[in-house]
Amino acid sequence: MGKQEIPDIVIQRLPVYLQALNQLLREGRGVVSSAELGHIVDVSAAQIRKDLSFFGGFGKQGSGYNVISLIHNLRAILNLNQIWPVVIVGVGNLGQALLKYQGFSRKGFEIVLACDNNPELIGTSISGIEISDVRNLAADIQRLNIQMAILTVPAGCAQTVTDLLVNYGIKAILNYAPLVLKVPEGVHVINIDPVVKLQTLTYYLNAED
Amino acid sequence: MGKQEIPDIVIQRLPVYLQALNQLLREGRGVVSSAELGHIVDVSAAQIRKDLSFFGGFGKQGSGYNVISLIHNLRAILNLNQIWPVVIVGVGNLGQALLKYQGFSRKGFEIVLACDNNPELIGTSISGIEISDVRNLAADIQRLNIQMAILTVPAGCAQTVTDLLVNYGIKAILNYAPLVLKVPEGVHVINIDPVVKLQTLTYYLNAED
DNA sequence: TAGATTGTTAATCGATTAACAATC
DNA sequence: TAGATTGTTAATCGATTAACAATC
Repeated sequence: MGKQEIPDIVIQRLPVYLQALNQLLREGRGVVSSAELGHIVDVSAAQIRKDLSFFGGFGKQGSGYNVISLIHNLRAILNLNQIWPVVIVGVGNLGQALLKYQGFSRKGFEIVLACDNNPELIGTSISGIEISDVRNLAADIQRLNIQMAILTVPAGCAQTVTDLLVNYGIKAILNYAPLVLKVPEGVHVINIDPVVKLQTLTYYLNAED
Repeated sequence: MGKQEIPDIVIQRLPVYLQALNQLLREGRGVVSSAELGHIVDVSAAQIRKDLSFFGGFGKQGSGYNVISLIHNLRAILNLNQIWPVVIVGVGNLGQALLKYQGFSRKGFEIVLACDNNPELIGTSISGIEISDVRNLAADIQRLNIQMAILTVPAGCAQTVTDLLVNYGIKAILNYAPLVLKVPEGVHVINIDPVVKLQTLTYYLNAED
């Protein structure tokens, strides 16, 4: 497929480029150079050109990149030309919080399923989504054709739940639980626990404020 | 200070090591080797030893690392032996969500201030925190001695708000807004927009599910 | 003592940057 | 045409890994 050889770090930068391009589009800009785009996203011009060249030559010598056309190309590369159904697993404080967040659907990710093992929650609705029983997860994931999960369960059961998700065909997990998940090859995980990120930031601060 | 020369990527791994060590502690383990710790966090044993050696020799040849003692050392390195006051700026869907999340205080981060510019929100309380007027931000940050901010405002005003925060003395920002913030040297930003992370994951999925 | 594992150095690997011919 | 900027190659930089003496 040719995908294997592109470094993960390159892929992680593409959505950031896309962000900046969308902003340029809103400002009515037609073209942008790698130097200017690099300035916006704090990446060197050479790196942007190198990253893009993994996928093709999208620019034009002398003028730069057409904003709309590069947006289209990046969206195609990242498979963003469709609405992705997503399941939220674990409807505690954080899960409920994310269910209420409107930002996903605006960007093409639709939360179509939320589940928990708490009988008090099952059957209730949050933001128009009825919380379903985690025991129905296999059938629900298959029925709704879901490949992506947001994991917001306690650390203690995160690996067990992950094993289930992987068994049921989930291929991508956004992990809010504070641990490193074990997944087989072909399943992709991004860790996003805000506490871990804050713990990185405190290193740079002066203690005993 | 000697801090300058340690790569950011090393610092980012330390909270993950700490996570694993805390779990080992809960399981009653007294010592752990770099090989076993590496297996848990999916990092090579050599890398763990190298990372730790930036800060000192915490292990013992032949047996490995004392779990409790390494936890203490990592907590000291990361400045985690204190409660850090945090401000949440922007109390929309995501900001409210994070205000209700109990996970911060359990790990030593206390949300002591939440602010917004919406008059309908100002004065109301969420999870025991009264939403204050963003116009009082300078005084509030100084009074509460806050160095860390969680930014959950719309992208359109994120840079403006960031400039204010930096002016008021904020040194670390956990940024949920979908854009790259410009900050002066000495101010640290980690980007954590879940939509950007999902957009990275879709690259690896098969389109047209 | 024998076995195990650290801390550290040198070798390797991979990512970033600099440079420039091609060309719009 | 002259000026600007891409795409790509080679050089540089930095991070990871392998190896092993030191030593518990």
